[in-house]
Amino acid sequence: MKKGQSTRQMIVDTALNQSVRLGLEGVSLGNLAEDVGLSKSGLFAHFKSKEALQLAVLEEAVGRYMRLVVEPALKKPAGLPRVRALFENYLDWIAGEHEAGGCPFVTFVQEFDDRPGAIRDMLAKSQRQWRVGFASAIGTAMERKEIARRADPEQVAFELIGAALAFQTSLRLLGERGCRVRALAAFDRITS
Amino acid sequence: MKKGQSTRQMIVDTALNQSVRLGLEGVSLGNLAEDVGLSKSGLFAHFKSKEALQLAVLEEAVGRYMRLVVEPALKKPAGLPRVRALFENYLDWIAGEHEAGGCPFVTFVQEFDDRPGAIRDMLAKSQRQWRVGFASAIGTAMERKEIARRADPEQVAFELIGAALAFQTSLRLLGERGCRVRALAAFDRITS
DNA sequence: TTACAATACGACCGATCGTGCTATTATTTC
DNA sequence: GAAATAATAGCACGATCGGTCGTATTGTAA
Repeated sequence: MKKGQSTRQMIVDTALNQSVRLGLEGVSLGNLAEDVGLSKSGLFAHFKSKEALQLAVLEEAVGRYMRLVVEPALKKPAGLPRVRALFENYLDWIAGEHEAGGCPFVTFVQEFDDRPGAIRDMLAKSQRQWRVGFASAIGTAMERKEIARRADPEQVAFELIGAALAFQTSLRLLGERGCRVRALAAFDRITS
Repeated sequence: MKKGQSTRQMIVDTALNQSVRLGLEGVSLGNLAEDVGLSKSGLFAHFKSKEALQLAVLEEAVGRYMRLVVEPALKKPAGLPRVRALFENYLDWIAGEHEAGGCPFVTFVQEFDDRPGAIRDMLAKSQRQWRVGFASAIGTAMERKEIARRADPEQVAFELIGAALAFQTSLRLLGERGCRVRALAAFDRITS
């Protein structure tokens, strides 16, 4: 009862690490099996289909995101400090200080935003949840007058997410060293 | 001398349209050949390798971008109107009012930002050129005091590109109707 | 220790991948 | 028009794809 769960976890972990680089479709069962140290059929037995594996990978990514980005920020005081922690943790997540390879969601969204199906649905759902939660934290900061700006929280969330996305491209494609400073400057301007 | 060029162009056009949805790697020669109405080997003869085809596709994307986004904006007066035109044309390009499927560069960047090679190099080069040109237009608007804000043009370009990227996700994955208004609101705030 | 279920393996399927080689057409040039 | 050249089709290749099946091995509970 125990062995199966742990190897399954190892498979999903490895698959997520590969997915960040190759995309969800780019991960092949054969290559993944070799990486994990299993036979292809032995690996496949844990999932009834490749899509099921992809969904498990996506779920694992959400879990990691919660652990590394959201939960640490929830330990900060509500209001602007928490918003700032969410943003900075997100930058760290993108920069891959915890794991290597950038933000899996950005990769997956580009891959599946025009492919209807279970993965796109789960992706959209998790993105919506994240945006709602993020906007909620921003709303709290606004109620406390820690964000002087007059705008709805969703607009602020929209702009902050944009700054993070620009950060990702600048960092991972262009390799610009100053892009973290740019992202933080954008944060200050957006939340003031 | 003429026939080859025109069929080659048709191949690249079709390949670009497919690439926006499936990614550059996702386009298969067999499927593409069927779509164009050629045999697989007949199509392949135009390019010595798949990578050469991908590079041609990327070049075509740059050409379309110049035609649909940059050149129309250059007809506007220099300064803020031109910056605004660049931004709005970029939103249109993402929304796919001209062609269907979103911004190919965003897709390609996610696909190749961690895969060293000719494609990544060309992608980075074109992105740098675009950012430099965009920042230059912004700089002109600043010199004319049409952008009151005190910041370097690259910072403003960084934030505007971020707004456009957030627009892309909101539109194509989440299907939010109000995201164009959000992007334009971000533009006004960033350029003031 | 035995018995049963969970787990993993190897071989294999049809399909498709990118890529050559060889004819056979179209097209261009003289 | 013929000769030369470019363009396309047919076919096959080794590799790999996701997926299936029967069997062996292993872990677990009695």
